[in-house]
Amino acid sequence: MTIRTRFAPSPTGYLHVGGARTALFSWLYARKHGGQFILRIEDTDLERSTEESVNAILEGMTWLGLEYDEGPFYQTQRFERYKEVIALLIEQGNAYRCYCTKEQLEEMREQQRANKEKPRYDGRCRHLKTSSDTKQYVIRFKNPLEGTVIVKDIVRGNVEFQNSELDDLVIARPDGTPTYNLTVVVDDLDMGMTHVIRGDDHLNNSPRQINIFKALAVEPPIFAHLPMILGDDGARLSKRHGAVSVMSYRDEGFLPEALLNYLVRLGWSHGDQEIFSMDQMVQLFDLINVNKSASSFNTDKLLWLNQHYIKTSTAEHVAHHLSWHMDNKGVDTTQGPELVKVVELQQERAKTLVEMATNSLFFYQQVTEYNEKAARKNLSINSLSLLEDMQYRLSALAEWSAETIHIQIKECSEVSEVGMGKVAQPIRVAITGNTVSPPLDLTLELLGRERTLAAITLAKAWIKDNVKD
RNA sequence: GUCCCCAUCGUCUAGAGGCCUAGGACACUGCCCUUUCACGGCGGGAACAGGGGUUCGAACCCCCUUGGGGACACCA
Repeated sequence: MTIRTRFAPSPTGYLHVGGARTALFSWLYARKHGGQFILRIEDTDLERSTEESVNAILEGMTWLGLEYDEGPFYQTQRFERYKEVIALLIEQGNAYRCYCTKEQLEEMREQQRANKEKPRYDGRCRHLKTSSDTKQYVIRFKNPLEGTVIVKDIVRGNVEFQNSELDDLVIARPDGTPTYNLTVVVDDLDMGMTHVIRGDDHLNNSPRQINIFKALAVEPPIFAHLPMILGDDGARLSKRHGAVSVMSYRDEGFLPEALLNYLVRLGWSHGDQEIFSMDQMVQLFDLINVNKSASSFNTDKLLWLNQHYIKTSTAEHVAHHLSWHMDNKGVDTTQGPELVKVVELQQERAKTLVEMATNSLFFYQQVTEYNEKAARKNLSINSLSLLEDMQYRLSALAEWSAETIHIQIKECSEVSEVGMGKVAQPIRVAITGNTVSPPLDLTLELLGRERTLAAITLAKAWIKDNVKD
């Protein structure tokens, strides 16, 4: 049997991390077994589905690199098929017209709640003898009244529901459009899904869907309900409560592989291993060892993973992603050192690409002002002579290289009888405007002599203008 | 309220009756390295929700309590 899984979001918002993990697990399971992964857009709610959401979801999937083998399929393009199935169910006696108004239903639920019962449809139209074409009606599925339904779930084990707890759900609206529980069943059936991998919040829908599968006389797929992802604060992270868009992680400087690695460890583990390449994930992942309990999203750990991938990926790979951020900041990286060279110097000192971009700006733009604290401490009268000495030394250098620059810093500090830091920091402030940069010798080598000397000249002028002795 | 699910350090987790005086990772923290920021190295504190069983023996099995989550739409 070829494994077939799907990711079936409804386009009512962006792709958030919960959805992304569901997609990842489905994708992994299919890839691991050499099966197919399908993308299906569940857009039957015409009111709330939007094209922007569809695009946002597709963009997110692409950024994450979760490529699908079939689709995207749109449920709005399959209405004829759903109508066919609805007609069949009616014909079989497994579905019926319900003429209840929304007001009537609300009143009924109110009553049930008052009686401390679970609000559900009481089946009052189930045995209606007469039918009317002039009155508005919906179609309801005739759920079995007795017995139990067992959801076979790889993560949860067998979960048992009493049919008496379920009610007759609406499968078609007054305008004839189908609703979720019907379309899912029809699509999972038609599209040959072997495994339905989805969020925990759907566990209660499964027995209803299984009953529809049974009514259609087909074997339901195997289920795997994934635990929820909670927010940093332990509160819920869902479509309505602060779910964070996958694309916002790109904007904040995360690498897709870091997010994916983080997500795969949320609810799943392989011994003590924390780092997984995509190949390893595909090889090692299995639904059997997915956890049952919900987990909280922890940005600190994501940051750590991001830093890890920034550190260990090739400079070319990082530069590719970094250039997007540099462009985003309006920096022209063709005017200055090669971006790959910059990445090589910054790789070990950035948790995010945004941080790296910010700290690399000085390679492409002369700083226009100095950080106040940094200047007060390092651009003093005392440093003026050191800057002058270094400027002379650097301009006299026969060969411009990290090694020769390093020797000059060292000699300058020895001659002046001060620590290396006293010599290096003023120059660092001069070129970066702040106290942070890669090793100064390497930084100056990459920055070039001309720009280094120009920056020192500006710093000297600044001291003369701003510092009183 | 009713039904369903869950329960190991602050967080992600290992653990499938004796290997556990509970392991790893993130975060926090002490020291070392160091021209800044980082990286790195070596340490530290930190958990089996509570109560009953079962068993020679329970973090692991059963029950109850408590706590958390989900569902209860003509949304998906």
